[in-house]
Amino acid sequence: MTAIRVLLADDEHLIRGALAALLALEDDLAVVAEAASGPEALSMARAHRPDVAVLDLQMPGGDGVSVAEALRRELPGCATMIVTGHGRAGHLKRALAAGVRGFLPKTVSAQRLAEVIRTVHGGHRYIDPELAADAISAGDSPLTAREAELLEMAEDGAPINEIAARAGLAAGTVRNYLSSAAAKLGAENRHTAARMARERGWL
Amino acid sequence: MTAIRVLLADDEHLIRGALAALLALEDDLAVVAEAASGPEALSMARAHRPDVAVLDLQMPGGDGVSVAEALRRELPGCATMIVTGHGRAGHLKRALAAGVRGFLPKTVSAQRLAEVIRTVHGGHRYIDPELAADAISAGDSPLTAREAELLEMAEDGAPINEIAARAGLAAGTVRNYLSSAAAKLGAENRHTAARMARERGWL
DNA sequence: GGCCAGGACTGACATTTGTCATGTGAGGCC
DNA sequence: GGCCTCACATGACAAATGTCAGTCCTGGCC
Repeated sequence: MTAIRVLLADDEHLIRGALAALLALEDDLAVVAEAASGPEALSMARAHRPDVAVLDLQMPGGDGVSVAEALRRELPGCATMIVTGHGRAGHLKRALAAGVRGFLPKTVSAQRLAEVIRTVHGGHRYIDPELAADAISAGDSPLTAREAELLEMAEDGAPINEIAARAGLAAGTVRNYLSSAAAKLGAENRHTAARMARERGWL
Repeated sequence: MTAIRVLLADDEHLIRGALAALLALEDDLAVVAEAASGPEALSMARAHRPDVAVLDLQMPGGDGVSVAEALRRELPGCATMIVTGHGRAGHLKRALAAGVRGFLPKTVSAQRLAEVIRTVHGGHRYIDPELAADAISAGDSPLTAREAELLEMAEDGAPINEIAARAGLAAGTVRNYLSSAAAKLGAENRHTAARMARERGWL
């Protein structure tokens, strides 16, 4: 049997190199390409046509999920999985919609990572149980499209007038959307609301 | 010559295990203990008395710098170094004050990590040049003690009245400190000011 | 001592933000 | 068609926030 060809994408060289070393110990896995950014991951994938792409969620130049989306279109034969740091359960739903078949926190062991690579390569899916529980308990976003859009603009602390101008709306309207969003999230004001929505992956 | 005894503390098993594997390849380095949290790092250090402690900045139960502080008191013979994910140059000054001798981003290679472990074990210091540049360009905090204190309370979006109550000050006073802090940082309001100050390690 | 710089602190005033009542139009349902 | 629900949109009003002018105290300096 020929080894599973793996692409590793993570901007932290230290982790990526170490991971490659660990996976090399498994004789049915072969790391054929490494990348430190979203675009690089894509071009490496085109060049080396891996069986499985292991993507970090946070990378310069586009996050893991958008890379997964692009890969799904360009290389349908390549299975994708996301490995992520703390928390980020909010991205799970988006990731699954993008065709990602594995979703793991970085707190798992290398052993488990190798197992999951085999699992997704076999056509199955594996979602870390704790992340899955988080995502389910967070539930679906109660925000309407407009609310989410304006909340996103409010995220960096811009005053209402600027948001209104950028969105082409009356200031009062913007206030109301943000107020309504805050109410839905149980937040005191738009700033905390924006943080909460971001945490839960609703932005 | 006997190998340098290393303690690894990082809550991401995947990374920690992989790092241990890579460092094991260097025959003058021996990973004698691993930990997944701040308190665990401390107790492992007490038990195994390593020569160098490699600490992640963000861990459950106290960050790397506070662990370094404790280690400096309890095991003065143990050199400490911080390895961190993205950005966080703001913690550099605090880390140096805590006696940390090495400060690196996770984007470096394993090669370099090993070199730096030897460097700090030899009694020297090594700060990643890019992080150093960031920290220097951010400069010293222009905030007074009160301003920083109130800004910290404002960070999670609490209304002014609550902050005033917690601090035992008049609401107007709190408003002015926050306003003054925001002016110093060039921020539009206290929320953005709090974020900026946090990013630069001034809180 | 007299002077100055600057941090801690306060209340009055103007602006910004959040809340409320209300209107419009699109889509599902009987 | 008539009725409902709900997202989108607005302006008036009240509450929270930011700005300003000014007092008090401390410490350095001549």
